[in-house]
Amino acid sequence: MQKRVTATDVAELAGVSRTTVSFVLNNVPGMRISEETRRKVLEAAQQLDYHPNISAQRLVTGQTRIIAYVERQTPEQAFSDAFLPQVLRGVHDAATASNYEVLFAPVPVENGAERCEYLLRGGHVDGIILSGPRSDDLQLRDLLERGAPLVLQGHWPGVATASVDIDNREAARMAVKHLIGLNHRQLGMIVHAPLAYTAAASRLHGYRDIVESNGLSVDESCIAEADFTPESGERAMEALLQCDPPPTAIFASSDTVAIGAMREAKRMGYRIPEDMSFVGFDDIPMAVYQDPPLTTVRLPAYGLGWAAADLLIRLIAQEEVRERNLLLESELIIRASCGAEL
Amino acid sequence: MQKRVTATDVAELAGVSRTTVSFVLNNVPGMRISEETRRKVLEAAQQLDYHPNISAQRLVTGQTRIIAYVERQTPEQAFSDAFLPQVLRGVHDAATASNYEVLFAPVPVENGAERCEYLLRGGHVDGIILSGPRSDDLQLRDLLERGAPLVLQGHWPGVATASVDIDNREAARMAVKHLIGLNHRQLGMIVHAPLAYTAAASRLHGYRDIVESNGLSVDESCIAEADFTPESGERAMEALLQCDPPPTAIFASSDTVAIGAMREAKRMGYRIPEDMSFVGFDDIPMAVYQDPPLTTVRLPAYGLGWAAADLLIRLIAQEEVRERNLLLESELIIRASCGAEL
DNA sequence: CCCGATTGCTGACACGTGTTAGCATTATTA
DNA sequence: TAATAATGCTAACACGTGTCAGCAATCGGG
Repeated sequence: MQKRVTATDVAELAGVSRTTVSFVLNNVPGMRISEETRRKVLEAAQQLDYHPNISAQRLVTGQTRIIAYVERQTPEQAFSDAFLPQVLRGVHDAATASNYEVLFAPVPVENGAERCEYLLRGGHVDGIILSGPRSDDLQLRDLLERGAPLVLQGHWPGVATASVDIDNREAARMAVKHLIGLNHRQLGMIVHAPLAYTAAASRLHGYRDIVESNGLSVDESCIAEADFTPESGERAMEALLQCDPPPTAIFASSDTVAIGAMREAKRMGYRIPEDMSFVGFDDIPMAVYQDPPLTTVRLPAYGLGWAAADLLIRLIAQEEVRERNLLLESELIIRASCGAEL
Repeated sequence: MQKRVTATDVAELAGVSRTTVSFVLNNVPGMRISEETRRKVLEAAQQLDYHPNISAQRLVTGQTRIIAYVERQTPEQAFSDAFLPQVLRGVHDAATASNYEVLFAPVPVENGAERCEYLLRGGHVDGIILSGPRSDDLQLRDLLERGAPLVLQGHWPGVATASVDIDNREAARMAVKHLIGLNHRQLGMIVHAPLAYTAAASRLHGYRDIVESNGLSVDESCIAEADFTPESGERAMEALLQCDPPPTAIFASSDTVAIGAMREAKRMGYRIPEDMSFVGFDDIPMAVYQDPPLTTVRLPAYGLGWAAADLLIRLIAQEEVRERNLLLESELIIRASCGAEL
């Protein structure tokens, strides 16, 4: 490993001062540099294959130009997170566009705040995108209220922090409207997670909105709760089949859960979509490869990542941000699982 | 945003020199510090909530304690990479265990080497894990030959670089043996990617090994090539069904492709596993939710990430590493798609 | 009582960069 | 011609830390 090439080396080769090298390479505005000198510096830098030392730059500017993507999930949840690649890619692309880099920082659920504190205070990163928040963390609340540059991926009612999410309630309405439009009147819902998860609660709200606005009454026994996994979807489906009469259409608020539910329904002899229709939520890559392919709400995963990073970077730059709580559009993807004309 | 707390502040509060603070907080061996002083320093640090500035540490030590995970794939490939969460988690956990952090750096396929060069020379990171290599990149070869701290996730014949992979050939053998053991004699294979991808070539080798060692001849028309996607799997299956007689068992060297192939076989009226058996490769999360669930070779995704990071960190530390080319164990996961007793 | 060893601590330099204030030199104006 | 302005460049400080060489005070032994 040869010695590092520093700006001083470039300066010597070009026959100018190190200051001049800095001015030329950073295109500092207002500094008058002759074309001749500029050329010499650039040539010297190229010849020596000079790369400025980023740690030194960070030390002196006080900015790291790194943002952290902090994922706050259990390993099991994380492993089956089909969206991470897309979200992360969105984060990265937005970051790169503003000359930022991305630190990947999953964190044990219990000490998320400590880790964020460490990253920010130690000067590891300029800001944080926090995914998978749970609203019961006081330490984290502290951090937010002290004005840490932080964007939530998701939504956290009652805490005034920047966030990026989809309109879960409206998206759920869209899904349920589709079922109603296909003349289903006996509806059931499988909520994909405990209602402490705000996304789950919102999607249930959307379901109620549409059922009620169509003059139908919400049968509470036709609402079952799952717990993220396909297995929990199977059990939830089992419960729904006890309803009398059983629902003819199911809205499951995540595809993963929907897939479990479909398996159970098939096992019990129901044909899909002839006897029972299904709409999921997320549009995970495997949704289209179900038998039958699953109608679902597409989550703009890449866009969520992109928007979160973009918003965070604006906050870091102290830009005046008009809307600190973004809601992205989602889209109903109609497939064969509810028998609509394609 | 209040002023940064520096080691000097801690020193003043504790009534000692900054040097002493450094010695205490870093537990520098050989430095005799009285218990009294040590206590005062630790208290002061705690009271001020001191976090050392990592950029300054990096500048002076010349180490960043960051490794980059460089993903060199097209966005389409990356989006459907069901393993990224697990691999990345493995990388992160191993990194954290050695007090390293992880930079996520996907990179356009065409200028991977430039980006690696930038990351290393600019002092962004101490080393790189490179995933998704293609063997036709000369620039990258240069980088490797100059001894850059780099671990390949995968295998690159003819280039002496550190790497972590599974034994693709042996894993494929395992899969095909299973089919032979179920008394199949008419075998077909769908290679999941062009043979320029070394993993694809190795898996095909494994297939040939077992077919031949069982005294069967490899019918070249019963080998079809796909291109990563399920659609390409459908087309490949279409081709295999032209064989006379058609195969009774298919080894598809990725689950994604296998799923497409199964769909096509079902469409043509074949029952699985009664009329035709399938074995995939990867054990993606959706494999178990196929109808029927797919028998496949499980890739130790987390372990690959972990091992890659661990190896890289040893290389960075100039440790004497016995084996620079690791092969991890994979495992045959038997499900219903080939009719074996469960 | 003196000398060397040990203990506990500190001063000063180095890391590589951004940036401000200012210094020659040349061009422009009165 | 002298005063002023513009041009092109540089010296010097700052960022916050790790660490080496060395200094004062205390201790132990003869």
